[in-house]
Amino acid sequence: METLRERKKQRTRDALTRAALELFTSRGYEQTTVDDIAEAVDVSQRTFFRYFANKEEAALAVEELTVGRFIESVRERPAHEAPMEALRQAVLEGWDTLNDVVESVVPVELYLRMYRVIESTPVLLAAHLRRSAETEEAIARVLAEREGLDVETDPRPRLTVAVFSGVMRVTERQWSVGEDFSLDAIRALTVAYLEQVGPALTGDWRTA
Amino acid sequence: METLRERKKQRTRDALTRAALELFTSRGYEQTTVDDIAEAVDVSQRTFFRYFANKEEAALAVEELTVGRFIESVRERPAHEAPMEALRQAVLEGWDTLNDVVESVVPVELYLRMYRVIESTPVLLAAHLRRSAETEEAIARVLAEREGLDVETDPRPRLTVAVFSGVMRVTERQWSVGEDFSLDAIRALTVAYLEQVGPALTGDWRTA
DNA sequence: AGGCTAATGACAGCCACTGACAATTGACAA
DNA sequence: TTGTCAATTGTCAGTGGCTGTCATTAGCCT
Repeated sequence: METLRERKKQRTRDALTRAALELFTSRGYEQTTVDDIAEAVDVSQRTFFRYFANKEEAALAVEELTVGRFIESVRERPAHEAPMEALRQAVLEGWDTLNDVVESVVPVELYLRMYRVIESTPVLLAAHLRRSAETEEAIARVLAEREGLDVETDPRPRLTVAVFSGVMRVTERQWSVGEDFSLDAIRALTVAYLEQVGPALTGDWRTA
Repeated sequence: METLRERKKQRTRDALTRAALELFTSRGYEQTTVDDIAEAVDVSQRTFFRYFANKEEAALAVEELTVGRFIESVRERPAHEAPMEALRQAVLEGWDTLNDVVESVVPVELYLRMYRVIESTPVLLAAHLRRSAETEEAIARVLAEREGLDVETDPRPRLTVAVFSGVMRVTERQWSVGEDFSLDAIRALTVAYLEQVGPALTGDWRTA
């Protein structure tokens, strides 16, 4: 972020992101055109597409930040933690530090509202899920490295991440449709649901 | 399928599906325009969009059939099977009966090739994942009903399905990038990966 | 046979996205 | 400081996905 040029670019990008989220959350994703966003920031439509490959990317830009942090977070977990435990700690840490990561670009509250829009807009949800799949792959590689395994031959890293991500998806969804839209709420859900996985898998739900 | 009208409609739809898969698998999804598909079947573009809400839907039309069968399959599993076991059996049954379900519309081989295209085309993968999410929800409800639970209050149905689907995703992916493109191959992978879930979760990968 | 309704085709138009080129503006050395 | 170079932006034209509308066609049913 040295030169004036770079700072200017960053400002434009942030402004576009903010304008996009503002419009998406107030008016809806489909009801917002790229021209609307560009106009709000007073740049040409073409410029928007120089910053974002497509409309979705603007919608998911903030999330991208948090995902990046999450991957780093897993990589930095102490080596003695078992894979699942490392993932769990990294996510919880993620919720705790969300504020710092996000607030530099948009108000956290706006980001949280955007989450709801993503969950309820089919094309955004689709894009979100695909990115999650990419994240899973990245995490699987990190786990494999931690444990000294080859991700191509040993399925356990990918399986573990897939299971973990499955649980997180359910958590996100539940949170997004719930009343309590706070970070505390999602933190609590995360802990609760991860604890339930074991019991849920062991089958006999009627006696438990 | 009584009247001529209905039969004609079905034939048009199947023809569109077949033409779409043919073009997608040979030329690529992005390189195929809706006009190309419509022209191949000799109908107007407008008619294409009367049969499919969008281009993706044509690409995923065959899969839709198999998913529908799968959900039914779970519903019909004997009540004494534990949730995970019921899911497992339903999937395996799905692979076994794939031929009958698919062949009425397109050659199975074409469908299997299409699978590869889906996995390697970002926007198709995204659409596929979103539909999978919908399927998960449907399955969760079936499980909840089987076990006499309320899907809104008890997280276990959704969690179980999420875990199961996570494993199936890894399976599909692995299969789609592998050499052996047969149904036997994916069947074997399914069994192997499901067996690995338990061990993968229990943590200590270094001594196992 | 003839009226009714569903299915189709033909436009026209919106919006997401891209390539190409010209104009502007910051970077940096002379 | 200024001149040159490179990066950023705007404009314009075009493609392709998708939708609404309305006239036309074609199966249905008495």
